[in-house]
Amino acid sequence: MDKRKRLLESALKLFVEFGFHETPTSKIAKEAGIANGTLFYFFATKDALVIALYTDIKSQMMAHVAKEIENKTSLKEVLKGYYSASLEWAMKHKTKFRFIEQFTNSTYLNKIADEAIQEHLQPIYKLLKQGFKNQVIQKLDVDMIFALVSGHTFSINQYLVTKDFSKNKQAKVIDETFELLWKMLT
Amino acid sequence: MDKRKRLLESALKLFVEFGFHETPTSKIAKEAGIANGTLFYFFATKDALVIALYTDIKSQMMAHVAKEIENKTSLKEVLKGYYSASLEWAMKHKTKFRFIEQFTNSTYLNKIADEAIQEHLQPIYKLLKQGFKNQVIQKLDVDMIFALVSGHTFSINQYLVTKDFSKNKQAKVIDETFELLWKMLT
DNA sequence: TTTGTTACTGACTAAACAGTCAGCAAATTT
DNA sequence: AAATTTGCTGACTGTTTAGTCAGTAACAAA
Repeated sequence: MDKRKRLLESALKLFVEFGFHETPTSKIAKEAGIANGTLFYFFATKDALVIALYTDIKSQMMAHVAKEIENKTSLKEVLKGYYSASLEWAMKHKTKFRFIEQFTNSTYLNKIADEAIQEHLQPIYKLLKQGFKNQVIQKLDVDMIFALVSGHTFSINQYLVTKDFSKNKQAKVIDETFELLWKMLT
Repeated sequence: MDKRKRLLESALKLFVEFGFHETPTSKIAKEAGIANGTLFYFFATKDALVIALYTDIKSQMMAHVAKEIENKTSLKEVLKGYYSASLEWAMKHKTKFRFIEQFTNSTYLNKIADEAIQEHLQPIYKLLKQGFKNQVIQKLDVDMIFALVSGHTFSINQYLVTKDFSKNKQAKVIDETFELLWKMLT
């Protein structure tokens, strides 16, 4: 019913399958069963559509992660909360996550303010800094630690996507790899 | 002099700056100081040019890495050889490495046979399997370990690129992070 | 000398595409 | 009931771009 939503859904599907530039706006509208010009009624340009889709999905993901960690207290628990909530969300919304990856590795990134991208990372930075103080995390450059954490998360996601495990096995891998990460950092 | 080479160089420069689709073949030819049609004399299509550039750069990188490890013997030494040689090469050829990243995250990847992509990974797989046998590396799924190693490498590269350290500091970070990786795996 | 080949040119074309716009029907306001 | 606004349409256009092709100049082979 909601045409704006339908356009976003079709765009997501086609972008992930064919890429931004290989997906004409006409195809997006057609897939959504909506007139050509309507797309430009809702989104001024194609870029605006792409960016709207990105911020939309990103906030969905962030909402999920935030919810998962709200009741956690210890550093390890919170960090694990971040880690497993991100991976679980990514597994549950593969297409959306693939889109985020695509977007992050494209030139569109420059069109969004840096602050907007980095905004949701702030809590993790704080967490890590707190970890230094309490001497539980190795005292290395925060940016380096951060790079390691996101690299780890990213690669395990790739691994899980290719393997297509059962829910149980998935959870087991997430636990196992978090312990590896924790071992490395502490 | 060599026009084919000049086209590849111009393409590399422009692709990394603007992306594949935002770089018309006409601009590539112009940048190289070569006639429009000549590009299609050397490369049948734009895609063929992109793929040629990829395989070209990839083999340069692989040659460097192979050379660095040829005299190493112990498992740890060889793995470290791979790790640091890759990072050193990436730092020395930032544009080329950025191109590889861009390419890997694009739809072009599907156009290259999987075997060609995975071909150079074989030695690392062998290495890791050997590590299990000798009980020095944790007995986890090889694909998982492999994902962790490449994720680690990739993220430290990102870190080094953003920081722009001196050669010395760079080498230090590479050493340090390899030890972290090794600690995690063993 | 003639014939063929190779490397290269740049004007041209056909197709694709983002974005426009005049207009319409339904809902809302006056 | 009239006027205005909103949501939406789809035919159309100007531009951009990958790829073509007829031709040329230099050199070599027959």
